Amino acid sequence: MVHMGHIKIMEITIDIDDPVPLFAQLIEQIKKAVLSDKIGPGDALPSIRQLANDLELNSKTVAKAYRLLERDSVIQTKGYRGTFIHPDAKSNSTVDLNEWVMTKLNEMITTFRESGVTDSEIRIAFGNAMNNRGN
Amino acid sequence: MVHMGHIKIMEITIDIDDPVPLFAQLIEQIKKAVLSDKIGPGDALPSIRQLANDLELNSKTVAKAYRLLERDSVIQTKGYRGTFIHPDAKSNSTVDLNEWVMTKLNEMITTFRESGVTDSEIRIAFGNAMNNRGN
DNA sequence: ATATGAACCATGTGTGGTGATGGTACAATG
DNA sequence: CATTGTACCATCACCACACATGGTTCATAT
Repeated sequence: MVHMGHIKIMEITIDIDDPVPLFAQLIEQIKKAVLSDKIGPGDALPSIRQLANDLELNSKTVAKAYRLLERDSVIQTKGYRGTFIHPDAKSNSTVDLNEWVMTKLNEMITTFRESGVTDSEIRIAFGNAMNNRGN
Repeated sequence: MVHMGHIKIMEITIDIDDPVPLFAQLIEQIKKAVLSDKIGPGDALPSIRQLANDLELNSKTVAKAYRLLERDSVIQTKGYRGTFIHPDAKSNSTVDLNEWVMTKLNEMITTFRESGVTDSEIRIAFGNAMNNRGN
């Protein structure tokens, strides 16, 4: 059986001119669909190649979105069987990992600035820190 | 009196090919001179323009080094009267503000990574945080 | 065979930051 | 008038990264 036609049609619109990265637009809209109950736990998502083809995107771009959605437990990939909406998709769609990161970084940056550390110095130090997986 | 010749001669060598930024080389060497007692509290430093001329550097580059040294209380600028070594220069030369920044950032970055946050996401969030002075 | 996600190879474009340079101008002071 | 530090204006090359693209290959399983 090739699709059988009962894969949820994704009402997804990708705007090339939108400053928001394509993979991010994808994530946004899938989470939105989950939050508004247009898709729910167990529902199958189009395959990466399929969706890439439909939206005229590169498969790597879609794969990136799927990878992040899976990390956040919004979707679940079951190897060759395809990708499905995660049981806890709804609650996990509200949790914004990036927001937490932003908050923590803002606090730290504020502290640095108040201590007289230059923005330039903060950036340099950050760059170094990111390149020192060893400590 | 034009200099009177008793301004400490700075034994400073700037290496253009050194990957270390010129202004940073300057800071290093001045702190080093302080730590090895080659110059001490009260001693006058060459004026920004003077040093820039001697080392064949742009005055902005020297100004940047002086600005950072003053922030760290290694030197003290007295407006039109010139720049002098700070009373607590020696102890302040060992305190490395950047090291503290690096340590804090490393801790936070490690936490983020352990939480599954992508390096790319961390960088993006950091960039946003730096551009949100207001919150 | 066909299709899945995934892991590699690679390229190009655009953006944004640093470092360094140059010039001009200022108030304060000698 | 000369000199101090400082604050603006500006330009340039360099580098690192994000984003997106393309192609190939892989084990897995229908």
